[in-house]
Amino acid sequence: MSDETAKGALFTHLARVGKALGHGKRLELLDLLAQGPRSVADLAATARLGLTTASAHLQALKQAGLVTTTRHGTTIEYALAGDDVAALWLRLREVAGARVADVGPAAQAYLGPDDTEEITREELLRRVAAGRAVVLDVRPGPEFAAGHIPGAVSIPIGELADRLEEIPADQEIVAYCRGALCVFSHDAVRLLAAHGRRAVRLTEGFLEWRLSGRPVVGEPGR
Amino acid sequence: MSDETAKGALFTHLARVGKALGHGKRLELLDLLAQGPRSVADLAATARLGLTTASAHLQALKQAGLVTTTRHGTTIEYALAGDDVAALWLRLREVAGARVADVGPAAQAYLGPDDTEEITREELLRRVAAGRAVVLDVRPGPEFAAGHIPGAVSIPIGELADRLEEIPADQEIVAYCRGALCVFSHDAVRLLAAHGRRAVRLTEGFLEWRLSGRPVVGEPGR
DNA sequence: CAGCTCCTCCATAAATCCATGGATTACTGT
DNA sequence: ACAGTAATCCATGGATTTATGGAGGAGCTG
Repeated sequence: MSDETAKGALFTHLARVGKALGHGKRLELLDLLAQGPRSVADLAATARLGLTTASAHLQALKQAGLVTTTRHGTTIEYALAGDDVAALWLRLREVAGARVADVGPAAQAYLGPDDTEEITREELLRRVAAGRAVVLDVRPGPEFAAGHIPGAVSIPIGELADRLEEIPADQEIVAYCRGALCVFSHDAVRLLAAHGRRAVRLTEGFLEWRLSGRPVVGEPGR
Repeated sequence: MSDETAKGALFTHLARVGKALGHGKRLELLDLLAQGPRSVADLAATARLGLTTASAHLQALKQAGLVTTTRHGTTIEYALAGDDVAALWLRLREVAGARVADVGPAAQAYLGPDDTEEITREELLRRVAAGRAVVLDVRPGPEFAAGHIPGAVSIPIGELADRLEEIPADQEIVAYCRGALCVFSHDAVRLLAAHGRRAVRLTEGFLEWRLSGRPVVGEPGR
């Protein structure tokens, strides 16, 4: 048939999304945006990118429809286009973790040795309901403000060493951060353990919590 | 290169999967492989690719862990690495359809006008149970053999015009093919309607049927 | 309007990807 | 061993992508 071009065009358009997912830095940006909207300069600094480079990558993501932009005065905020995009990113991570041999070792090299205990979301709820655990959010403040687990205490990982006394000493600590590939909760649990506190990690992190339909509080709008 | 941070290395490895999804022809190959294993020459011919080009694309998919190879004598069969890969491909299609503006029109241009009625999987089961519908698989024979909906009749789209009398005249026909982006069932319903038969399409196709956990018969192994 | 901030656009050079054709490897059958 | 089939490997030219500076546009503030 002569409609071979139509099929090619269709799949080429679909590949635009794949192409957008085809660069590590763009995945980092996507992972950050999954926590909430951010400005270009903020994203560039956090992902350690030049401003123009970050802008170009963000445009690529926007071109693929994965993110949207909103102007707030002079700054432009990028945000994930929807939870379907976050779900796609999670699924890609899952497949890569299961299928790409190098991902496991690379994750371990980044997150550190597998020496911290982790508990499920159900177990977290159970322990909190029993009054024997406090939930600790170690992400940066703005991300906590954009949305967090109900009842969680916010102490960004960088301030944790100086604010240990804010956490009740008779409680066990369940720390969490952005997601499965976020190093903060690993570092937090190690730091807490080094100070003699009983601490465990929540499996994965806030993104997976939210996408699994658990309750969330905060102001995702801005 | 040596100053690449551990985080950068991790995300670069993850991006290998994205990169593999970043070319229309590779997505076509993935979509074909979602129906069952195939040889390189077969895939090249079906996707209208040169043999070496097809081989290169398949190697890219293999490098990303999305497909596996098995040697059968002198031929090498490529197969999807697992259902998680199929689910990733479905999710990408979903996001692209919802977020990329050009996908809708391109799909319509390829699949034809939206003039054929479609029914859900539940409705198909209902009508078959009531004995008033026959399920028609219009994919190529080998794909039917690799797995199909229980009770379905196999008449490849190319042979349908010559084999109309094989379908009971007093039954309504529910046609299906590979998936949401497969043109066969659209063509089949139009052809059947032109011959005065009452025919509808199954929403999406066999891939989605299988991934949704519905029963399947066939020999997926080979 | 002038100055400032935030971001995009443009030009460029290096790197990577893509399609293609000829050579090579792996295996089968005689 | 030899011919034949299936697929990969390799080299090449052309297209695309990426990082990076400098210029430019949009919008706030005084």
